[in-house]
Amino acid sequence: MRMSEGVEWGLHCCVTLAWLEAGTPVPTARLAAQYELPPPYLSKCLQALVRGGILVSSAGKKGGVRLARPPTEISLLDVVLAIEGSDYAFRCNEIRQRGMGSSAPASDFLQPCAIAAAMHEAERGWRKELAKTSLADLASSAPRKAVDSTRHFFAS
Amino acid sequence: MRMSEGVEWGLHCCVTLAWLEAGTPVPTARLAAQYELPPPYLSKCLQALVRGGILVSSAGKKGGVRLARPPTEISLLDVVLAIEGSDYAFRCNEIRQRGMGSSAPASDFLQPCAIAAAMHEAERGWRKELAKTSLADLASSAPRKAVDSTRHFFAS
DNA sequence: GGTCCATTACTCGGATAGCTGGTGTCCGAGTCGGACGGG
DNA sequence: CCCGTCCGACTCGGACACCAGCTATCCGAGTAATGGACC
Repeated sequence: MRMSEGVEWGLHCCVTLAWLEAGTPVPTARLAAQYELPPPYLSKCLQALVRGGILVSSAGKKGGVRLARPPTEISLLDVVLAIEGSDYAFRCNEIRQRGMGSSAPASDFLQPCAIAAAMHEAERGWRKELAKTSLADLASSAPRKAVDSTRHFFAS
Repeated sequence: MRMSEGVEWGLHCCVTLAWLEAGTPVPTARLAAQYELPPPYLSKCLQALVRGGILVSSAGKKGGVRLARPPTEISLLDVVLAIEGSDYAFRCNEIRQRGMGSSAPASDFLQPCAIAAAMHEAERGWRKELAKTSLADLASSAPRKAVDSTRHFFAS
């Protein structure tokens, strides 16, 4: 199991936008330049965040992306789900209902698969943990030096 | 993010072996027949469990696989990590150190990346949750009817 | 009858193709800012 | 001096190749049971 690269990229970009804390949009190409990422692909990743309602994009000159809500109102989970999709990583295919002649009636499987239940329960806990942390928490935990150099980079 | 099919297959096979609770090995082909899974690929997945020390395999006639430990001593996490690998789903590539001229000294990044820390913390919680549940828990939660029909299937 | 051995059939294990989904790239539609010309 | 219009350049957004890892399969090495032959 491996998480998409876009999650790391999206999170860093969101934190960067939280640092700038301005209503002025930032071009995705500029964000890509900061982290030396392929500009077109980063753009693709950020599109998912726009669809998820986390970023809003403006076209034209002086356009770009900005946070749709205050950083305190955006959680890590929001970003992860927007990019990775909201499906559970573990998907139950009900293989317990197959085989052995497949003659068992459906009434035998009314109670949910215990394996899927346990896996989903763990995943809900994981999501709950991610929901606890907001972009503002991450932004404020960074050393001042990093924030200053980033602001300086985007000011030019 | 999507978990491998092999995890579901491996878990179901392990629970089945826990139901049989016998020291006699079960051929992987027979396990595949129970759930109508492609026999060669299931064998490949179970190989990972053998390497992880969860199953032991015997060759030759009357050979097969059996649990290496009592079901109470095998957690969901053991199975998941054996098949999916023990790496974290979220991998930090330290993109924060790139870009902006890359002139920042390494001393600026002594404290770990807050994003990676939060993601790993959530994943540790996920693993902790999976470690709480053992194969014995899952095996005992199943309805007696399912256990009986499975035992009957493997007795023949 | 007991023991040893060759046969045999069955098992796992690793090496080999196919394919979906993530990765990376490109170009076009749309839009805002600014400059120019006219009033 | 102010306003309307035109132009230009910059932005996002979706459509198009490429590659890794999961999915699926096959065949060979190895081993334990089994049957027969011999003592």
